[in-house]
Amino acid sequence: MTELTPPSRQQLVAGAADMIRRRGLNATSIREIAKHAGTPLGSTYHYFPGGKQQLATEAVRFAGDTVARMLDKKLRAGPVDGLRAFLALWRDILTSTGFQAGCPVLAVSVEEAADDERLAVLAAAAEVFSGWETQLAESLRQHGIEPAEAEQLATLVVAAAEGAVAMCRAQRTTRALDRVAAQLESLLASTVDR
Amino acid sequence: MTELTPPSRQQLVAGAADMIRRRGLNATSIREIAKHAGTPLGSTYHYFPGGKQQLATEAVRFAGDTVARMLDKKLRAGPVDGLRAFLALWRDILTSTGFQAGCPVLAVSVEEAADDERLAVLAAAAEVFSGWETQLAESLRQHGIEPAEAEQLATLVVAAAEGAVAMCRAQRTTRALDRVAAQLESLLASTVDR
DNA sequence: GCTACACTATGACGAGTGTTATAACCAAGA
DNA sequence: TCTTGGTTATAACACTCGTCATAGTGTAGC
Repeated sequence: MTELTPPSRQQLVAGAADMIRRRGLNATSIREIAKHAGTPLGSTYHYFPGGKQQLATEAVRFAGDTVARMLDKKLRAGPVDGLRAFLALWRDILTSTGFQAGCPVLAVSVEEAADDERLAVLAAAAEVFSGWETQLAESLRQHGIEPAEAEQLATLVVAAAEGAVAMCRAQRTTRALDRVAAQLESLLASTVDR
Repeated sequence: MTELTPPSRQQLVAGAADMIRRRGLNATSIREIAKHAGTPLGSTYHYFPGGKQQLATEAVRFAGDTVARMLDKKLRAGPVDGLRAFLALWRDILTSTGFQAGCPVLAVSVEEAADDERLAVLAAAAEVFSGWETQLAESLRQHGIEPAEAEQLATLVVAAAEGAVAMCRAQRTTRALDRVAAQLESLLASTVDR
């Protein structure tokens, strides 16, 4: 049972993630996602019977998994290398898009929720954040940091990175991210047992 | 020249800030802002001829100034007290609204921009972030921290707080904010010359 | 051949959006 | 008293939104 996914479906999810990280969830319409992916509007509801909520949820998970895979690879060289790659990833997204794109997970976390079922998107965002935190914390633990301290540091890294990305978009500079990088790197380097 | 502001105007700005921090900018309609403030829709365009963009810009500045005033007061007792008050403020907003409200400045920083003039809102958000950073950095400098280090620490505090607020909203826990608070407090305490 | 089914095409639905125009109100000043 | 100008009331504009229904297409298996 090879459950092969049609390319149109993947393009819809990837395109949705890209548009959400640029304009936010509410400003991203299904029509534009479909047009951007080259698929007809009707196909959207064929692949995603759950409508916009399902598409957004999968987009958040897709973006989260992409980052998680990169993190997993880079963390094998140690937590400081993982941190550097994590921050460099966001820096590249900012600069290569002229500060027009940020993090889709952050975007959906800040917009409307609680109304009814759009809470599924929020839940996916929560899982993505927790996943990144867990990856970083485990790497820190493997390098001699106590579990409680490792969890705190991991959360600090994710929070500071996400906040800095938003600040950079508003300020149209990578200054915030660069300052955060300097502080986090020295903080981790001074704690990790090499 | 007392330039007295009618109460309806203030209520519109404050209401807009409250709705933006809950649902984001795009999900906040002018009609709902007016209804929420008890003023007719027509008045909105009388007080804010620049339309939604002007109202949103003033809402961002209003929220920014409110926080800045509190920060200024608390920082007089030292940077660590300022940090504690800053984080406690966000924590209270999260818990008292059941994780439905966050930071309006962060919200507008993450949503659509660049299209044309909505860039004014982004500019206001950038100024608010820079203002908070400057306040914290100056307090740190006054307590014996080198200017470059103080700037980095101040940016780290703002970025980590903003990111943590978003994470808490998604995860429906104050865990992220509490972990960030523990780390930032010990980091500042270990650097500040008391 | 022909049936079955994944997919596309098209169009409509009700609702909500930002914005503008225009007429009515109603306080204070001459 | 009349007039002015800040404020409200009401309605309409052109548009986009998410969603659904329905008819049409293709191609793979029998």
